[in-house]
Amino acid sequence: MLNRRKIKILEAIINDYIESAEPIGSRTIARKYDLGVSSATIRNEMSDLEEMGYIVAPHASSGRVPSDKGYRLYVDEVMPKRRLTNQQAEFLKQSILQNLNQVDLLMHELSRAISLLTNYTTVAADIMAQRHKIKHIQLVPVDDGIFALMLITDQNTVKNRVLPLPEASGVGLTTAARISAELTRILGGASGDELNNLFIGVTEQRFMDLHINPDIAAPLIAAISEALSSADNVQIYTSGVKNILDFPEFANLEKARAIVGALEEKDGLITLLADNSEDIQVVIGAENENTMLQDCSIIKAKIRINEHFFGNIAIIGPTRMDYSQVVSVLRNMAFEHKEEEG
Amino acid sequence: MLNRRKIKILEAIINDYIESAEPIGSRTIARKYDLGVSSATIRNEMSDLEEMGYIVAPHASSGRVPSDKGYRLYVDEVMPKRRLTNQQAEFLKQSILQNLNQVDLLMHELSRAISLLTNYTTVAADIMAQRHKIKHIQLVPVDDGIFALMLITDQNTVKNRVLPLPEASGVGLTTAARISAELTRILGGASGDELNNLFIGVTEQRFMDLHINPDIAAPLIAAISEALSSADNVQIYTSGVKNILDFPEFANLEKARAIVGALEEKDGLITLLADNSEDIQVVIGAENENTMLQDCSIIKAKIRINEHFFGNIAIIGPTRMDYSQVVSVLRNMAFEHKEEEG
DNA sequence: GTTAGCACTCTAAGCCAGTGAGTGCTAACA
DNA sequence: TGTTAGCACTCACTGGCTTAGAGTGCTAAC
Repeated sequence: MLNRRKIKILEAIINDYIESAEPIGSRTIARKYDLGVSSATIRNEMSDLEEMGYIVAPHASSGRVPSDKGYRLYVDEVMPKRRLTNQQAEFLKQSILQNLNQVDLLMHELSRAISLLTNYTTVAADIMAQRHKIKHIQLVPVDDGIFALMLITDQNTVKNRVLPLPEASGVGLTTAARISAELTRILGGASGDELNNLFIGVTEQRFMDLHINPDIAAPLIAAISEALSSADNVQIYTSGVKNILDFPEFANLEKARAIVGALEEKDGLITLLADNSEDIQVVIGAENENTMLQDCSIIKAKIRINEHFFGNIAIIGPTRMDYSQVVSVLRNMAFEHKEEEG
Repeated sequence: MLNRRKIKILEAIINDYIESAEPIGSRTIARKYDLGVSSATIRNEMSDLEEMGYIVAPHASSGRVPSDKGYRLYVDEVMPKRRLTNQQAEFLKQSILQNLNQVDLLMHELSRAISLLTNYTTVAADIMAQRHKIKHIQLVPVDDGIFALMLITDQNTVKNRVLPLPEASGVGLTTAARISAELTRILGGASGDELNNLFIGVTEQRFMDLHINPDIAAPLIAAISEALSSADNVQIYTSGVKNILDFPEFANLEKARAIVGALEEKDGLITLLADNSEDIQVVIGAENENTMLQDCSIIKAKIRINEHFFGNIAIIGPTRMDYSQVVSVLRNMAFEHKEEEG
C-alpha cells in the first residue's frame, strides 16, 4: 500500500508543515528534499496520498496539508525518536529532583518546565487524589472553636482544612491529639467514598462507642470526607497558556476562545487527563472527545517517576505540533531520577 | 469649566460606548438621549470636550470615544452608585459565607463568583502571606524518614510541606509531637524573614540548647522559613480569563496575547495587586504601570470581610469596562456577612 | 445661544483584474 | 511501466477603484 517513497513524501509534508503552517506543494518538496524525482512524480504520489486520506488540499489548487489520519500514521509508524540535548535533560531533571517530596510542587514545576521546553501548553493534575486513603489524621486547635485538620494520605500527600467546631471550644492540644489518634485508628485506610457510605445515618450511640463527642465527630468526618473525595479537591496545574496564542492556527479568535475556555473548565480537563490507558498517548485533532479541543492535538502521559505514580499530564498544541519532540520530553520525564553521588 | 450639559453628554458617550464599543456621533446622542437640544449643539459641545481631552475621535470624521481622562472624570465624579439585584447579592454572599474559614477556598470562590457576576477577568491573592507569623508548628511522621510539616499562622492560614529528614528516621508520633511543641515555643511569633535572620550561621550548640538534634532542626527551620516567606508561596487565583477574549477590543491578537501573558506572570500580578492604598482603586488604561495591561482598566480592592483582611483582588477588563457595576460588586463584597439567624 | 443646511472627510464594503503558487492531465520518453 | 515536461486551469490573495454611510466643521439664519 504505502511504498517507501510515499512515506518519505508524507514525512516531508508533515515536517515542513510543522515548521511553516503553510500548505506545501510538489515543487517545494522536490526542491527542499532530495528525493531524486521530479515535482511531477511527487505530484502523482501526492495525488495518491490524498486519495488515501493522508493529506488534504484546503482548496482545489493549493498545496497539501497533513490530515488527522496522516498525523496518525506518522505518530504510529514513521516518527523518529529524538534525544534531548544535555542541557534540556538536565533542566527537566532538576525541576523534578527539587520537588520529589511534595506532589503539589512537583506538578507545578513539571508543567512549567515542560511548557518551557516544548513551547506548548501543559496541564497536570493528580486526578487520582479523589481515591487516596487516609493514613493519618491530625487535629490542631487554631483559635477558639476553630481547628485545623491535616490529612496525610497513603500516597504521602497532605491536605488541610480549617473548620469551626463550636462544640469543641476550649479543647486544647492534648485533647485534640487524642481525638486525632482516635480518628486515625477508626478511619485509617478508608477512602472518601467509603467514609461517606460508612457514616450515612449513623446514630449518636455509634459515636459514643468511638469515645468521641458526636457533635465534634460528625462535622469532622464530614470535613474529612469532603476533603478527600470532592472533585474540587483535584488541583489543576496549567502552564504556558499564552503559547497557544502564538500559533497562527489560533489567530482565528473563535478557536482561541474555545481553547482558553476549555483550559478553564476543570471538569473537562479532569476527563481529558483521566482517559489514558497507555503511558504516553497521542490524541490527534478530531479524535478528541472535547469538541472545544478538536483543532488541537493532545499528548497525555502518566507521571511515573522512580516507580512512583504522581498523576497525569497533558501537552496541548495545534494538530501540527512537534509530536516527536514532545514524546521525547515525556519519555525523559519518566526516567530514573536520582541525586548524583558525591 | 464643565457645565451640566457637557457632563450629561460625556456620560451618554461613556454609557453608549461601554455597551457598543463603537464610536458615537452627535446625531446618535441627540436621538437616544433626551437632552432637549439638536445634534448641532451637541456637536459643538463635543468639539469642546475633545479640545479638553475628555473624548477623542479615532479618525477625522468619525464619532467620539472616551479618553482615559474622560473615564477618570466619570469614575471620580459622575459615575452612579448601583445596587446589586437581590439574586446577585445573595449569590455573592453565599460564595463568601461558605468559605469564610479557609482563606484558599475563599479566594478561589470569590474570584470565581466575581468573574461570573461581572463577566470580566478576576485575579486574587493573599500577597501578605509572605509576612504571616508562626502560631503553631506540627510535625507528623509520614513514612520512614519522611515528615509532614504543618504551619498555622497568626492569620489562621495553614501551610504544609513534606520533607525528608533522614536523621529523624524512626522518630514516632510522640517524639514528633514533642519536637513540634519545642519548635512552636521557640519560633512562635516569628515571620519567615525573621527566622532567616535568626538562624544564619547558628552553631550546633545553639540547637543543643533548644533540646533538638541539630541535624533535624536545621532542615526543619529552613523548610519553615521557606514555606513562610517564599514568593512561590503566594497563591494566585485567576478566574474568567476567557471573558477577556470576548471583548471586541481584544480581537486584535497582539493585545489578547499581551493580556493572557500578563495573567500568567506571577510576579507582575503580585506587584499589580500589592499597590493599592485605598479600599477600592480604579486604574484606567495607560495609568497602569504594567505595559502589557495598558489597554485595560483594572479595579483593585482589598478583601476585607467582617473586619478581617484576607487579601487583594483585581478585576481586569477593557478600558470601557462597566466601572459602576464592578465597584458596586466590590462594595457588596466588603459588607458584613453573617449567617441568617434561625 | 441654538439650529438647519451643506460641503467635506474618512472608513468599510464591494468589485475587479492581475499575480503566482499549485494542480491535473496528456503525451512523450527511458 | 514508471517518470517527466509541458500546458491549461483553478483559486486565494493583493491592490486599486468606487460607492455608501456616518459623522464632522463651518456658516448663516433664527
